[in-house]
Amino acid sequence: MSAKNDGPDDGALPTKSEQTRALILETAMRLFQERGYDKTTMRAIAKEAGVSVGNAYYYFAGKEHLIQGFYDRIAAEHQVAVREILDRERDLEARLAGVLRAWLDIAAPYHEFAVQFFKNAADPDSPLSPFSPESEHAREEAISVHREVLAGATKTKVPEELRDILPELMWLSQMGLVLYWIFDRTEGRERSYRLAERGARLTARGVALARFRVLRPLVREVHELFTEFLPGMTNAIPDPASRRRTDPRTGP
Amino acid sequence: MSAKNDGPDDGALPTKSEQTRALILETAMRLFQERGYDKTTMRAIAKEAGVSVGNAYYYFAGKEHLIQGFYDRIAAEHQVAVREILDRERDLEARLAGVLRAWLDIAAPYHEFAVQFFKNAADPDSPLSPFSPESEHAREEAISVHREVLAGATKTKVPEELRDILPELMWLSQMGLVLYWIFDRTEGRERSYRLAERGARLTARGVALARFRVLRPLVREVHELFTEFLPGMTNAIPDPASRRRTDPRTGP
DNA sequence: ACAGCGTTTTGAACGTGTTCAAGAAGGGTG
DNA sequence: CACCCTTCTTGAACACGTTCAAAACGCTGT
Repeated sequence: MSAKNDGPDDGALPTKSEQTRALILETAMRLFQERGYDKTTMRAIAKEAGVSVGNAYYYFAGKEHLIQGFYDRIAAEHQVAVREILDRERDLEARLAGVLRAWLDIAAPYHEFAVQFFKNAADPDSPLSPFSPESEHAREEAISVHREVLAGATKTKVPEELRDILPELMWLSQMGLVLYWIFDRTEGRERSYRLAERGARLTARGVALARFRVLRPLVREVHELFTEFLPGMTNAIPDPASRRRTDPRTGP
Repeated sequence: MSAKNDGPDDGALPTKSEQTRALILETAMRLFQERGYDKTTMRAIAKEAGVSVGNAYYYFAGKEHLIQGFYDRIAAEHQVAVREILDRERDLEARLAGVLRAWLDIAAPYHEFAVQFFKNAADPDSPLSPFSPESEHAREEAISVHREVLAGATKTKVPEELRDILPELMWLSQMGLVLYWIFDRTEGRERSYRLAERGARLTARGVALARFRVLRPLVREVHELFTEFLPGMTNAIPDPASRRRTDPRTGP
């Protein structure tokens, strides 16, 4: 048998390789926070972590991949924070607002890197894009939070036609909020908090109104629009050019 | 008086400085199209244009600023193409669809650079962002196209409350289409064309329905949401750190 | 112990965007 | 013409992300 180390070591103690990987990642994230993304060089990361530059590239395909750590961290913390809200609150608007507010709270310390992150998100070929196949797991988890937001809103009757598509739509509008947040320069991102509130209200009222007869065509229109066009975004190309090496770079 | 050359020479013949600037820009755009953005080096651009590297940096703040040329070109061509449609067509849906389709037609040859462009757009500090103060003029022109789309749709009664905000909203959704287009990998971007069609239909129907009583609260909600939050996006920070030199880099 | 082999680590070297001190051009003024 | 001042131009030097051939390591079977 080979000594190779790829996936996480099924619950057991971390191997040397995993330790090195983690060390590099943590050092990078610390330096990013201390000095900012641009001012943190790969050489500095390597030096501070006590490894060589080449070693960092053995574990991570490039500098940008090191910020994936922040993404994962935020996602994990959000999952936890959201639990409490969803168990307590039953009103759709309040549930949604709570989920969005929690995200803003948690992401606050990382606002500075968000720009950097978004630059990669803008590239459809980048595995860091929220639409990329590589992000499917994280995306799926985020969407199912919204599924739960909806399902647990006991007072709200969700129209049949929207039930399947709505969570994905809500996730998409959450991405919109994130975009706004990135651009938000107000003190304490208060603008973003207000947008979250109002957005939640708008969504809740929209869903409530969707039962009216006059709106049928509009609802169907929206439904068709997104069932037809969303899948296109979340299936990035399998283009032959890029895809490179394989092993330790695809972290746990 | 000084020999300084900044603004465009009020209708008269171009000065030496302007010629050099234009030469560099045109050479860059040609090479970008021949070899792609990444494979085109600043050295190559300078060599091909017969100037020094430093000279290119005298006129343009960085490599990314050279793609602004594409943006301007697309905007100009779009203005022209749209004229014909808006003069002929009177139906809101058709007008909007026409405007969007025209954009997709014109932008097609530049699809490759769009990604690069969007990466800069994602940075709120970048003057290349469609939300930046530097882009205000272009943005304002794009929005007024939508104002005309709406104003010239004789059969459609636009609700009072939406009249002011709607063009800006339509522009924003156009940005959404652009985003989709960037991610679109289908043959001939057919997916994007379909989205333009459906989006136009949805918008037209939405506007038509907005007169119904039941929708009043929702309409007001949307209205308030965007009057409150749009200005925030289009007024980027005047932060003290970045803003650098002044003269020839801010082209005509 | 040793050889074989996959995994991990190294650091020099490369390519590219960007900067900068120095100088050339151009033209107005004595 | 000689001077000065602004505008424009130069190319070497720098910094940083990234690559790669070679070496070190660690495990397994003989």
